[in-house]
Amino acid sequence: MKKGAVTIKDLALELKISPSTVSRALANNPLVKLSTRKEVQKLAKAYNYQPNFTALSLKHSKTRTLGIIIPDIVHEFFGLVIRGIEDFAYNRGYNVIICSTHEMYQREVLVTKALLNGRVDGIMACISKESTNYDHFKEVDSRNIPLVFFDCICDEIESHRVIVDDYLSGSEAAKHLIAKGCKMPAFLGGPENLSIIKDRLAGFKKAFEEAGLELPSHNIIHCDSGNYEDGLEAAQKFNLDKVDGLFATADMLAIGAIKTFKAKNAKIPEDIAVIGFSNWSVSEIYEPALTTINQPGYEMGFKSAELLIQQIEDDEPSKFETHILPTSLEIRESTNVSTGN
Amino acid sequence: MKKGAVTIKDLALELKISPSTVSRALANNPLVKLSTRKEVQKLAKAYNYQPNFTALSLKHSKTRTLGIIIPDIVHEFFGLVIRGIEDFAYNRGYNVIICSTHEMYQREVLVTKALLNGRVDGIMACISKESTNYDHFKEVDSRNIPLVFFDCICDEIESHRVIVDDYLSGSEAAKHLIAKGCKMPAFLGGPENLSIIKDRLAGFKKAFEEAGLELPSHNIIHCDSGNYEDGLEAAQKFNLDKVDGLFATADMLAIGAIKTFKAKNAKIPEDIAVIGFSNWSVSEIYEPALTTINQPGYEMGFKSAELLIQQIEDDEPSKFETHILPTSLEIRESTNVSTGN
DNA sequence: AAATGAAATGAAAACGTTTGTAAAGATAAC
DNA sequence: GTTATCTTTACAAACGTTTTCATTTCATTT
Repeated sequence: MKKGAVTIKDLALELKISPSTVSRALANNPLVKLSTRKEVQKLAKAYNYQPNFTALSLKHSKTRTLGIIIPDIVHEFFGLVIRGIEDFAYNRGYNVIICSTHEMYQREVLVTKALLNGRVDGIMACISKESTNYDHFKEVDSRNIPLVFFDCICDEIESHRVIVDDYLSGSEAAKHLIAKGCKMPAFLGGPENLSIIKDRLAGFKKAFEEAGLELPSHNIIHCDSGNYEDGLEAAQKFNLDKVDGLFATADMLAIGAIKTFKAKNAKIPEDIAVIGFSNWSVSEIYEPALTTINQPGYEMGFKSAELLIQQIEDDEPSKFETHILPTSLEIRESTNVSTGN
Repeated sequence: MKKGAVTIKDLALELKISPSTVSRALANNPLVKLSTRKEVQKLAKAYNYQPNFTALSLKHSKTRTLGIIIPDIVHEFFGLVIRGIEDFAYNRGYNVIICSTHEMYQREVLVTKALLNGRVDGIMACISKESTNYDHFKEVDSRNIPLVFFDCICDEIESHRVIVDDYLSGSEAAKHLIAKGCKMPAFLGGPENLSIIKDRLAGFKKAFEEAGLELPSHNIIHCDSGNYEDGLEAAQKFNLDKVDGLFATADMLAIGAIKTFKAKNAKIPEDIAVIGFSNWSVSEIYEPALTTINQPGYEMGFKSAELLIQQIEDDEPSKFETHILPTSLEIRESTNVSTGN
């Protein structure tokens, strides 16, 4: 903040009128004489007067700022979420402050507490992989700061939630593999404790059961983070004679696995069909192009912002809503047994 | 901001002492009696008192917040920059507010002006592809708001700058291709008006000239944005009989081009060696793995934050510094004629 | 010419802090 | 028992706004 920035007082002094009149004139309040209004506005323009943001925030006890807590910023999905949030928020005159936790519980606690000092009007959060204790979010809640969870939610706290149907998505992945003739399914997932991973696995498993097929436990592998290296490594553990279809809960995980499979001379999709999750841009580019579940990041951010701002601006406490966004299967070469070009 | 958040006044009222004493007690000021201090601190803890951020900002005319203006948030390089900025800034007690311009001039003007109201202590910016008029940044400058440019800088404004040596990088790319036996170089670049693209081209061209080889103008192609689709399309325009080495100014551009080359039955790297720029994670994953110029995004953000905070906190106007970060060539399969595995 | 009412402006408090200065209380010295 | 000194606390102003309430100004009416 520049020391010498022109204030209402400066304008008042120069025009020899009171600050209150200047304030009103700038708001174009008809209480002040038209000629005075014009004069004030002219001078304000000449000096390029900008109302001081901090003073306004203090006066109104509103910062028109939203806090976003996300595990990682270098991440296509979260990038899309942020874009969605920004688009909605800016339209409603809100700014956004982003705090990344680097998937670390400690950092999550830190940034959450840092947002409790009145600098934001509300918070959107996706909990990190490490988090199992939610006291810091309960603190937010107990201070009546509006809070919306998206993607990885905290179910110990009543709040708006924006998620996808992970169970259904897992099930869809299974059905697609079954349709492609898969008899020996396998599952490669991120951290076992994460509810989104649990749900995807449950849906996947159930759909196979319903088709009279089994997902044997030796074909279920979890890994720590879900990146490319994890995929490369974890895929080593599968017995390729016992696998003809794989569902990985992240695109990079899927691609890592494919790389390993290829190195072992398995043909994709002929020997093993592979489905990823998220529909990152790399899915389209990789060879074979990856079949994947599209996860609507932009829409998720957009909707989260909408629910949060609604909660901020509504006076009566709104009934909490769990908004489920649809996923969609993007069929590409990695499962398209017939047409792989 | 929660209406009922506990304030210094509340504590003062409850303890029947004045707010000033409470304030000093919380600061552990020895002017106030030890027993009073203890008492105040105890109550503050009990009520989980948090000093109001906005009030502090107003009082001190400092927000301890930095503004970041970037073209895009769903972008690996910018993600890394932000991570670097955050890491440095948080350590120094600063928060960060991110504004993306979506590579649109109009939006850049908008967010820049929105940061002029005293909500940030300084601004870091990477100008968008569309920008050719810099009045909005001059406005920032004229208000004495500290301003640091990174990557895509504005040379009409005196300020700290953090960049890579694009000219040298282009030259390195050329030298590598020459070493690999390239005789018919080609260049595929982003927008022609961007200085970073101009410099990369100039360095690339010059190195070939110095080696007695020519970069013919029909082997220089520019495209609008530099994404995968651009690469796919633009690569169609090359006469493959006249090209045996390509330098693309973005990894996605390079990969798009490779895809097109492959579709035309050119072998990479045997027929055409390809170098990208940025070293995005996809470079490592794609097949063939892409040789590329590593662009230190994290370091760029880190250094920018350092220079900005220094400028904010230093009283005497510092001499402006142009910090040039080293790039490095990551050699992978796409140019590695002998060992492509 | 005085009274009235409407129009225009100003003074002051408030948002939650910090901080310079003044006042009160306690202790010591005379 | 008064004054001086030191410790402890309170008051008030300030940061830049908005807004309630009070006051001034001025034209109109009688």
